[in-house]
Amino acid sequence: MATPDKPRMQAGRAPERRNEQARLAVLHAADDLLAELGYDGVTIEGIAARAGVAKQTIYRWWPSKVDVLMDTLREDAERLNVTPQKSVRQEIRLRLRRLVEFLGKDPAGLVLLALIGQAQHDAPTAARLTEDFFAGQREQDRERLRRGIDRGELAAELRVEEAIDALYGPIYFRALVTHERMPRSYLDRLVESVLGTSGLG
Amino acid sequence: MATPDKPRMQAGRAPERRNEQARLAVLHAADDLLAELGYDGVTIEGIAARAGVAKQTIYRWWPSKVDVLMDTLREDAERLNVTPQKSVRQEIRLRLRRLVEFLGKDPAGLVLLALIGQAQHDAPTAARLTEDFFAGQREQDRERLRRGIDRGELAAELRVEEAIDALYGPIYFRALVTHERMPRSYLDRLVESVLGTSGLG
Amino acid sequence: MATPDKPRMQAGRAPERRNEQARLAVLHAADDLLAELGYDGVTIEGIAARAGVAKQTIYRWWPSKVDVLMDTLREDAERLNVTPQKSVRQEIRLRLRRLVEFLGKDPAGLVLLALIGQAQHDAPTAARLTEDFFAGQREQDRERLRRGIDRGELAAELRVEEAIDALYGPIYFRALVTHERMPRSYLDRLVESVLGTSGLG
Amino acid sequence: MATPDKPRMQAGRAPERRNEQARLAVLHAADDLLAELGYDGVTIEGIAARAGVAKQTIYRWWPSKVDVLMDTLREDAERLNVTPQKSVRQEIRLRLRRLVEFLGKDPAGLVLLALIGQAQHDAPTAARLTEDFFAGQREQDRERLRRGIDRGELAAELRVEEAIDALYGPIYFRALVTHERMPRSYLDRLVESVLGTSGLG
DNA sequence: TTTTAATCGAGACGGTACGTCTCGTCTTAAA
DNA sequence: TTTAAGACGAGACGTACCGTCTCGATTAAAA
Repeated sequence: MATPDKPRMQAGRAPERRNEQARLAVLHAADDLLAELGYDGVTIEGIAARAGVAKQTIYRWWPSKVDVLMDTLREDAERLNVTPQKSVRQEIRLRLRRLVEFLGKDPAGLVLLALIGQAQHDAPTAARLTEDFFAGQREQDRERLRRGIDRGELAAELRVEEAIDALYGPIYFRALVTHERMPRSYLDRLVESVLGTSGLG
Repeated sequence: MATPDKPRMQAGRAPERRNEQARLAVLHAADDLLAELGYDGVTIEGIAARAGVAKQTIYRWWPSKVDVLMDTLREDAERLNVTPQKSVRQEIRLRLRRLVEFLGKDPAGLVLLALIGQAQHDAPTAARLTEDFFAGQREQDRERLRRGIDRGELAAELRVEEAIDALYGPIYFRALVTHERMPRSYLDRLVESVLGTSGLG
Repeated sequence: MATPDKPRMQAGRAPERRNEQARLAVLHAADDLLAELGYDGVTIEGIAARAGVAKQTIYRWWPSKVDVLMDTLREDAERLNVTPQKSVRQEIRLRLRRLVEFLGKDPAGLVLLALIGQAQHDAPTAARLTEDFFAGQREQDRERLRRGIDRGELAAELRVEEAIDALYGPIYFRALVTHERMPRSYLDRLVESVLGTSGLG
Repeated sequence: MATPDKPRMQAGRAPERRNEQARLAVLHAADDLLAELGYDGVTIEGIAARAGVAKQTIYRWWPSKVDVLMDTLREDAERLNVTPQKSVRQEIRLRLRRLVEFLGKDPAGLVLLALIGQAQHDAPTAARLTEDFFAGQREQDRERLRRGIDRGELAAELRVEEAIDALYGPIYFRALVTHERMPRSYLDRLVESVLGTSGLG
């Protein structure tokens, strides 16, 4: 017997009569303001004005401007994902290159840096950022490294957590602290020194 | 050779009739507020109220709250300095331990993290922080590593800049991003893996 | 002779498929809110919530909260009407007593005072209130006084309009300005002084 | 020898470093907005914008817009005062003429009507208005009538309170309820009928 | 010792943005 | 078509701080 296919009505959920157009306008306005005016230039009033939206509409769906930015990050972070490559080492190299580009060029990278910045001021933001972004990222990397060990591409003694810190640490250090670019050759040496040299590449 | 007994009369400088008591009260108030209320809870009005000082007194000597915090950092950062040890490797190990403690326990470490956070929002702060804090720190480390190479304690092929990034990267990554403590054994392995193993320890 | 039982089908009016239950719920909710929270506490949102009715339902039938209150007044103002008495003077005395009670005790009197208040802020409300309430009231009084003159109960020289002002003026003055009660003896003296003493009483 | 007349320092009072220019700008802006846009068009934001003043400056000195209007009324109400005349009857006539003009033409009269209107919505406003305005006015009238009785210009049996109501009632009734002008001849008849005819005029 | 000038606590000022509230309109789904 | 529900653009509310300003009082150098 076919279930009544009525839209909504799944599991007591509210119908969510949300205006998608307004949602996108808010995310783009926030993004634009961050790029143009910097983090302190992103205000709820400013977003509302630029998006042609009422302040209340923003407060209805996002508790704070951090949450707006978190949403834009979520939408843009897919760019960091990597499809399977010939070798794990290559996958990791590609992934880190994507990250370096993201942090260095992409406007969305600005959002990530700004959120990491805000996380230093505000514990809930730190928690949200870990949950919504870093936890997922790290799990992917963990899985990838384990796969490499299982396949014999990486040394069995490799400490996975510390290897991840050793790979990401310098990248974020440069992005957050020294504000220097990381050239590709540097990045390649980094991967090599952490995962060991290999004939496979 | 008569010393100029006048209180600080060097090179056309104004007499600087500054109230040291007020200066310290401001720095402490800022520190306290940061610890109690977080970065956004540090306001000029709040500092003034807690320090029992007029707002104008703060604005007279510090252009912004970032500058107040930068001053507290300057006073506290001496703790990171390390006196010469038997080996360079040991000096570095000690130094990194100090940093990990500073970032993890010391209220002054909170100030550093907050300033790095603010630096993500605000380019001038980033520049100030590099100039006033990180440049000096890094120069010390650079010198230390070069000394190690000269003495033959470290490998001649060591890339100094990349080694510094490899040492500090994971520490700041944990402090800023994953918010995990770094145990001493982990730190020791880190130093070892970057500077190479050695009979000297 | 069966009366057409259809809900209000007078003179070419639209069928008015209006929910009488909702209508009454709105009027009562408005009344209650006025009594409990005062005029500014009467909001369309509040009425809708208390009446268990959608805002749109209110806006569909009443352009503004003033119109809602005007409707409650219309329903309650019948209490002010007076059936013919032995003498005009007695009729008027009764009428004024009713008004004093209405303004002093009756919740509906609150509505009238609130609307007079709003009329000071808002010319259309003033016009509506005159048309829908005061014009009719005054016409009744005008007619009554003229009847008294015709019957010889009142002096022929009595200026009708000024007599009405002289009777109502002090009552509304006390209700609106001094916020004092008007005792019955005072009221009786007032009638006497305006309409003259008379053996008829 | 006279005491050194230093300004300030009298009886522990604060210096009241209030900006008179801002104060006047606020009062005028409120007055203008009331005349142009009506009571609901008078907003703190609007006053601030038109007066070129910060909202906080208004909130610092006036708890609400009612208090702003009360201040403008206080300043303008002096126009209602009457210097001694040949007879009490004449004084009263003059006073009532002033009031009728005030209510009918003067922008400040608008303020009074608006405040009486608001007093219907809001008990504290009613109390404030009585205290700050009507109590003083009525006391003057009370005193004047008593003086008339003492001098033998008015009948000894005159009930002072009721006479005042009888004089002011119709004037406010017309201003607040019927919104009709009161011609001078009508006003003269009113005074005559309440205070009695007299050879003196 | 007197004068002069900078600093101090205090706090008013013109502003900006906050987060909340209510308005009156519009949209959706059910009855 | 009307209903209840509630999202939407709009805009005022009252608050918190911003950075600037003026005010007298205090303090320490220079005259």
